[in-house]
Amino acid sequence: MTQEDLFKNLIAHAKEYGFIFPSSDIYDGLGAVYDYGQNGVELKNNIKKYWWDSLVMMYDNITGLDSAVFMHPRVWEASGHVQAFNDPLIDNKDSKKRYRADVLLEDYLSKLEEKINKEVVKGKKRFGEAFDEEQFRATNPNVLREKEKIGAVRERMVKALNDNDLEGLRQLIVDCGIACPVSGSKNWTEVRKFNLMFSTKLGSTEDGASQIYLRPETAQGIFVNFLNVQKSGRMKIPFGIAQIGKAFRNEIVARQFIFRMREFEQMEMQFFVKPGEEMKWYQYWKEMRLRWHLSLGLGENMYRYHNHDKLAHYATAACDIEFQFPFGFKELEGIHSRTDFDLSRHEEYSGRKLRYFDPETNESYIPYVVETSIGLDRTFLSVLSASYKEELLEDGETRVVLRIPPILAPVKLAVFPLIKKDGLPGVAHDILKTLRLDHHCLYDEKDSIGKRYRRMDAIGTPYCITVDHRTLEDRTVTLRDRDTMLQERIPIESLSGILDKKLNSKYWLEKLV
RNA sequence: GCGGAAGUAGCUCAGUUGGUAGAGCAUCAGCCUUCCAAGCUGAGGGUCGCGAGUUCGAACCUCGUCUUCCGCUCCA
Repeated sequence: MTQEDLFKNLIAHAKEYGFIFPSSDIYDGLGAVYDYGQNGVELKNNIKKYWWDSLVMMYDNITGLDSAVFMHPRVWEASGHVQAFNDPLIDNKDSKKRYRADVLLEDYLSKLEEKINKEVVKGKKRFGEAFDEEQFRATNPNVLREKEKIGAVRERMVKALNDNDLEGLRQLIVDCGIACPVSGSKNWTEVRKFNLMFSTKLGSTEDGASQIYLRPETAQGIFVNFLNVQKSGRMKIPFGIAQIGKAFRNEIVARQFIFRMREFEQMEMQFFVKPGEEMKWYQYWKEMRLRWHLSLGLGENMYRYHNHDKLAHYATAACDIEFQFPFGFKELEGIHSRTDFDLSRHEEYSGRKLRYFDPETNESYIPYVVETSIGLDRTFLSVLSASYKEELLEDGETRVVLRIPPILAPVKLAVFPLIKKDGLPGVAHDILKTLRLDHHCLYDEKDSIGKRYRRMDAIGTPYCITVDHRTLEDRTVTLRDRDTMLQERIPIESLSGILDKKLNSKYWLEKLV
């Protein structure tokens, strides 16, 4: 079976067993929006809790936050999203490829730069040791001609971008004779803008309302609360603020199931450090975050780092932790050294000082930030896709099993009476009554015992407890393991202790600091 | 947003040259059952994606429309 088929089966399985439904299913769905079903919400909550606990609970100097989706419009000017999320896009009609108009122009400009460099190299060859590069650049007519061209194009480009002059951008592309790298044709569409931020109106009357955005990332909620948390929590640098929350992006193309959605959830931790120490902490979190992923036990070969060569203008270092999804290695989490870019910008735009006073050195400074930002829905998909197995058993039968890490499994335990008479259901209910205080349990008495085991395999329930006739004699039950399908006989009284060891996340968390 | 394929029960699909809707699985109820999805009986469930047109009559023919899936940008 191909990876593609397997992925299709996984999507069907996710729907059939209540993990993920298309949004507004009875209205034929809504593009790239999904709902989490009865098992999906449990798995998602468990992932959140495991992430949260591994940071907020395990570190003295990491604390939580839950900021609102709506924020002051100026936040997005300061963060650069208003500018950056207004990309002018243009399509080539022949190749059907879409480009950012400004990127096309930048590429064109760097080609011109290359021409100049070639001239310089030529000059070097010609003049040998007597070559004065500076003078050559200032006097050579070929160089000057290209320089002038670059200057003129750049000036027009900047003006068009600033004036929001889309037709001017298109005209510039035409005038420069830029051709599509794929089709080689100059057959361009209009330039259009796609603002990736969703906007809405705050205020109930049309005229008095102001335009606000649904946040495109959760990080800014942390930055604008930096001082609130630091002061009220008496936090000392270095310290971190963790947050889980929804973010929204009006993606042009959103596909690959829940990998890229228009409404998605992020788990972010912004770690504030002393300037100069950012690389140390960047390395630390890079390593610790991978360790967190590995602790789930989905397989070491499923993860890899991807270091960014091209850095955003504010970043000094950036890498991704990628996961091997059914459609290839893709980003799961990003770790970025963001310098003081965000806090400085908010100082500038808000007019408030966002400084930390260091009591040891009596200095005040804007902290640097190391960010870890993980996609919750992507983590969900990583767990689901790595867990999904279609197995061929020894007896020739097949079973579909979700080998979800037990601490993340939506249902931890199922309790079955072997048959639904002779008082077995009553005993099963008694066991259920105690165990459900600690774990999410299910009870089932319908159909044959084998069928019930398979139903639990299909939603990834790690353990099943079965009450049989022997239970009535010696108060023991069988504990069946999802992965090995083996059973042990256990006294009812020992169940709680044994299951706690297998299912309590504290045994995983202690390995993570 | 553009190009290609498909829409019939919860799922997988039948449905003859146009004649008023079917199977298996699943679900539910009852019976039977001593441990790995397959026993028996019965029940519920479909405006055939939606809207027009042709026709005495459309799941089937024609047109439109919507949705989903596959290829092209971005990135958590």
